[in-house]
Parts: sequence; structure tokens; C-alpha cells
Amino acid sequence: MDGTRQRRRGDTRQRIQDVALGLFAEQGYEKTSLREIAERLDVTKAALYYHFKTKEEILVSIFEDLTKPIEDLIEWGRRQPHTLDTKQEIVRRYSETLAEAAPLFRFMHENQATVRELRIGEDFKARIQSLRDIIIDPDADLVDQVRCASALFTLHAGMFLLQDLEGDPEERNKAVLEVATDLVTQAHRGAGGS
Amino acid sequence: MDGTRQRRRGDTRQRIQDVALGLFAEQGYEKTSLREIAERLDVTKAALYYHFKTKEEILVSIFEDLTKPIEDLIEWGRRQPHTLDTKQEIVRRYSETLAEAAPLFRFMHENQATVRELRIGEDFKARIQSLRDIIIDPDADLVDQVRCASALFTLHAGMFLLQDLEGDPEERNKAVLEVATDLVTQAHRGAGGS
Amino acid sequence: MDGTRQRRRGDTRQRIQDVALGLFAEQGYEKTSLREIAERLDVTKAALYYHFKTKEEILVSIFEDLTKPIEDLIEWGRRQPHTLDTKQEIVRRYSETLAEAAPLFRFMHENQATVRELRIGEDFKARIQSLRDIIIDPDADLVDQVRCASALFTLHAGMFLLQDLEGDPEERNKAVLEVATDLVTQAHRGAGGS
Amino acid sequence: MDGTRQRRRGDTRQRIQDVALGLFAEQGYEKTSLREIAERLDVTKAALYYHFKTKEEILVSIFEDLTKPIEDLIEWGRRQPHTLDTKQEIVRRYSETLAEAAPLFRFMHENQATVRELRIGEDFKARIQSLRDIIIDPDADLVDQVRCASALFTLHAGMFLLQDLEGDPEERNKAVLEVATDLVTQAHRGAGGS
DNA sequence: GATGAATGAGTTTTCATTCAT
DNA sequence: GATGAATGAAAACTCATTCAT
Repeated sequence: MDGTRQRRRGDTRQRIQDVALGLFAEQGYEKTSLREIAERLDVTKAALYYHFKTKEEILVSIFEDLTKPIEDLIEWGRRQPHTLDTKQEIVRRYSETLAEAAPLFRFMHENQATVRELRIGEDFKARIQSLRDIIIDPDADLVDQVRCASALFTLHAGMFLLQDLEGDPEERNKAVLEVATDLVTQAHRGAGGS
Repeated sequence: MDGTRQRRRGDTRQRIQDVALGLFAEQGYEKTSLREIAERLDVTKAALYYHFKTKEEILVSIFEDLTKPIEDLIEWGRRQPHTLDTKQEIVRRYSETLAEAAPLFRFMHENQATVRELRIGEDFKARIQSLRDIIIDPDADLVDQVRCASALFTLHAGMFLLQDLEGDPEERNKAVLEVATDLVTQAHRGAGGS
Repeated sequence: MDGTRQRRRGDTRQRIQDVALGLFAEQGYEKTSLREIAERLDVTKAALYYHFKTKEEILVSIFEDLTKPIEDLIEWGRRQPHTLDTKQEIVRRYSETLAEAAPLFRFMHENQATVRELRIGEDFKARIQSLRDIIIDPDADLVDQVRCASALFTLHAGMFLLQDLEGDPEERNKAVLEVATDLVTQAHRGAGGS
Repeated sequence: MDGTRQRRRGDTRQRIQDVALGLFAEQGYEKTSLREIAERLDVTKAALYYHFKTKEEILVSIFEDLTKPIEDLIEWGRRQPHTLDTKQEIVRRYSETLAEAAPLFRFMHENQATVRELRIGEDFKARIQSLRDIIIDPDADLVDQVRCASALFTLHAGMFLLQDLEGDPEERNKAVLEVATDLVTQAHRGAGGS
């Protein structure tokens, strides 16, 4: 039996998402044409339109599938007391989530201008803000607020911009996490935590 | 005398750059068409081609004009001893430069996917790396290296992503600078500086 | 028992025709896609192809079902003597037929450019010509011939173009019929009838 | 000198309108593609877009150019007393206008479904209504109102639907005009004119 | 009596770029 | 120091149609 052909049955939708995300992350959203995606999958452009109503919907569907864990994390965070432990746990779990869906987050990071006009732009922004609101004490001083925001940027950027730093990726990720955790911790202390 | 018309004489090149940067920063590079730029300036597309050979060249020229100060800063930094003072000064001056050409840097930040394929992408990356190399002690431990990189991201992101944080912009910028300086200082101490 | 579902059994063909005619009349033939028809019926496009071989065939089948009365009328008319009474009766019965299948005739009227290239275009034209030939005396003078033709247009257009005239629809239709009858009558008199 | 090439300079816009109107009238608006228009003019599709912003705009521009005389006629009609003479004059001049821009009016007549959704649909409808309002006495009885409307249809349809009637076109047009004038006259008498 | 998945040929529209004047 | 007119390539998207199941 032809396993390749067999497996293709029914998972075209998934394959489109995979290939699309790959290309979006590599070249950007605008520079990736549906022709290119279709060619790489060896189907016609029209087949893409059978599975998704628009180009944007391809992206939206990827986004929704892959950012579910963040929604869960926010949900969880909201129900916890705002202790240092909680904050550190948020940072840790967020960094894990980022690593697991690295291509998507790399895409989001590098295509902000594009994404801003798309529906997911708002969604993503809102999510990050929610995370920040859990980590930041609203009555902390401005510097500590910036520290918390910076912790999140550091996680984001750590994934994409540090690829030239020496050391193996795992260690690098650990270092990034440590810096982010540190920033949150300092902010917590400054805000009167013990 | 018609000052407007008078002043327009001979500075069309500059006006193109201004309008283009505004649109690039607002909508992204790909989504900004030459038609749009021309219309906003009330000239024809062909006029743009009198002043610039390609669309990319418009961007390149803007980039080169506005990032001269960074080149100078790097040059300066390289001739200084790698003391804490120097590092802090670099951070301070870099933050000033970013603020002065905010639209360009916002553009660079939000269009990384696009810019990566353009000539200026490489240039910009190289410059940031140069800055980092001045700030980072090559034999510091990885965590401290990340701290330095993080200081730079914080400056960058601080300009664009914190606009919803309360407080007036000036204070916010001061807070951002303080966090960045702090990160560099911690890194310096950790690396065995005094 | 679910009457809706029950009744749907087996009359899908009819339902397709109904929905299609509605959309064709409302938006035109070209602007109505099979997707739209299918969606409105909550079936797939492929289902339409089970019942009809092509898009055109849907229209043809509607046309054939609904213009049977006109064929009968022509048949009848041909066997009558060409008296004034016959002519008036033709006009009267034609106006009834038009009213009964108003959406179809509205469609035919408003989509002549499209319909001309379709099979039914020829058929329809031939039918109207047949009617005209019954009403018109071939040796009447040209003006009277035009009067007869005009009587038919008036019936057609009366259905669609006078909807903004005040008065209730029934009275309007009566008025239209009177004008048409009048035209035929004048033509008959002019041609030497008594 | 190459007159053809020479003459092409600067009248491309006009040539687009001519060819487009020809095709629109022949095949309908939807079935006429820009590719077809461009090919027939031996230019690229993009050239069409240099002269017109959209496909619809091509049609709009044709419509506006060719229906100016009707606007003038309405203007004139409004300033005249509502005598029988005026009405007859309107009918006469309207028939002339129709004849002069026959392809456009044929197009409007045969593409009503399409045109209804376009901007010009509303415009055209409004214009015909204006004419009718000049011809119709608002307190005439319904039958006479229908007669006036019928006069206008007769003019319209007379141009397109009677092409199979024997007799040379000029005589046919005269006959059509006579029937239309007659209808208006009868309506005027019925309404209490002398 | 229908669906799910796909195709091929087409559509309108946009873009960066060119060049004679 | 510019414009008017055009092009070639490509984009996103739509449509009627097919066919194995």
C-alpha cells in the first residue's frame, strides 16, 4: 500500500498549516504567496481555498491551535495568588510554551507590522498584556514594571536573536530563563515583597 | 513669496524619505506601495525614480542617514576601555539615538522578517552585534551575556511595546534606561568587575 | 414526526429550482454561484450535480417547467381564428401567465444579455415571436405591428418597472392589461378589422 | 508617417471606452473580461488600470459621457409647461438620444440585473423616472399613467427587440416613435387635456 | 441521494519598474 | 526635475465541474 498517498488522505489541512507556518516564519507573511505554499504541497491553489477561506484564515487557524497553551496559562495564573512563586512559575511555563511553538512565535515577533493589522495581532497583544498584568503589581514603581515587561521581551527575543551566541541551545535557553526570572524577582522584591 | 513652494524646491528627496519612513513604520514595508508615497507627496511615481533607483534604495538611504550616530557610537566605544562606565555610557547614548530616530527603529523592529532579506538587515544586525561585543565580556558566563543582550532588547522594545503603560513618555524612557543600565551593571559585576 | 425533514425527502430537485430561481432573479445568473445555492439549501455543491448536469441545466429545467403554459397558449392561439376576441384573450391569458411565474419572467427580462447565449434564449424569443405572429396581421401597416409588439412589452415591463407607481398591485396589473388590450384593439381596427 | 500609431497617442482612454462598450453590449458586462478588452486593443490589462480605477469605472465613465443629453433633456423638460406639445417633444427628443447612443441603451436594457447593483443602475432609474414625471400628470388615472410609462418602454424596446420586423430601420424607428407619441397623446387627452 | 476533496482555468486588481518627452 | 503612458509579473481569490466513496 502506498503509505504516502494513504497518509495524505484527510490530513491536508494539517499539512497546509505546517508548510504555511514554515514559510511564514522563514520569509514573512506578505512575501509568502499561496502559490508557493501550494507548490510545496503539490496541490493547486484552489485546494488551499477548499480548506481555508482566505490566506489570513490559514494564519489565524495556526495561531489559534498553537496559542491555546498560553490561554490556559493565563487562566491558571489568574486563579493563583500573586506571590513570587506564581510569577516565577508563569515565566517558566511561558518560556516552555514559546519553545514548543518556536516557529509561530518567531513569526509573530518578526512580523509585527503585518500582524498588527490582522485579527491575531490584537489577540496576541491582549494575551501578552494579560500575562504582564499577572506578573506586574499595579502599584509597583515604574522601573519594576519595566523590569517585568523586560522579562517577557527577554524570553521572546531570547529565542530568535541569540542564535549566534556560543553555547548549546539548551544552556542558552536556561540562561535566558534565569535572566527573566531574575528580573521578575527583583521587581517583586522592589515592590515590597520579601 | 510662496514659502511652501520655495522650500519644496530641491528638498524633494528629503520629503520622499520622510513620507516613506512614516508609511513604512506605520504599515510595514511591503504593504506600503510607491503609489501611496507618491500620492501623499502629490508627485508621480516616476518622480520617485528620479531620486531613487528602487524602492529598496529609498529605505537604504533612510537607514544610512539615520544610523550614522550608531556607527559613531560603535567607533567611540571601541576606542574606550571596557569599564563599567563605558558600558553605561554606551547604553545611555544608544537609548538617546533610538529615541531620536524612533520611527526608523520601530520600523526595523517590527519588520524583521522583511528586513532580513534586504541589505540593511545584515548591516543592522552587524551593528547591534558590535554594540553587544563592547558591552559583553567574552569570558563572562552565559547568564551575564544574556543580561547584556537583554539590556539592548529592553531599550528597543521599550520604545514600542510599552506605550500602554501609564506614566508620561519621558519618565517611561527613564525607567527603561534604568533597567537596561542595571542589567549591564549586574553583568559587569558578575563577570568579576568591581 | 418531523414534517420538514420528511417533506425534504425526495423534493430536493424542486427545492434547488426554487432557491436557484430566487437567486437568479435577485442577482442575475452570472452573479449567482452554485456555492451560494448550495449553501442556502444546506447541501454541498456536489449534491446539485446529482440532480442537474450543469448550472445551465438548472435554469433550463426551471424555464421548461414554468413556460409550459405559454406553449399551451400558443398552441391554442394558433387554432383560433384571428379575430379581435382571440387577440384580446391571448393578451389576457398571457398576462395571467406572466403574473403566475413572475420571478422567472423578471429574470428573463433583466438578464437578456446572459440569456441570449443560453439555449433558453432562443426558445424564449421564438415563443414571443409566435405570440406576436398570432396577434399581428402580417399585412397590417408597420405602426400597427409596433402597437402589437408594444402591447407585449407593456405586459412584461409592467410587472417589473412599475413597482414604484402608486396604487395597489392588483389595480396596477389591471391597468397594464387594459393598456395592452387597448393597443391590440387599436391595431386590429387600424388593420381593417371592425 | 504612421497615422495609426500617431493617432493612438492620447486617445487610449477613448479607445478603451469604445471597445468596452462594444463588448459589454454584445456579451454583457460580467461575461466581458478585462483581458478581452485589453487584447482587442493590443495593450496589457495593466494599461486599462492606468486609465480607469476599476472595471466598473470604465462602465461608469461611458454611461456618464453618453447620458449627458438625457440630463439636458430632463432639465429642459422641467422648465417647460406640461402641455401636450412639450410631452410630444420629450418623446421625440428622447427617441433621438436613444438612437444616437444605441449600444449603451441596449446594454442598459439587457443587463438590468447586473446594472441594478452598480452605481449607474440607480442613476439610470432616477433619470427615467424624471422623464416619466414630466410626461405623466400626477392626477391622471392609473391607466393613463401606465400609457405614459408604456410609451417609454416602447421606445426602449423598439430599438432592440424589433430588429426582426421587416421594413428598413428608419421606417421602423418612425413607427415606434408614432406609437409612443400616440400613447402619450391619449394619456394627455384622457387626463382632461383637449 | 449525497459528500469530501480537489482541479484547471479564469477573474479583478496591484505592484515595482521603465522610458520617451 | 519631473510626467504620462505603459508593461510584465504576480497576487488573492472564485467558479463550474469531477469523481471516488
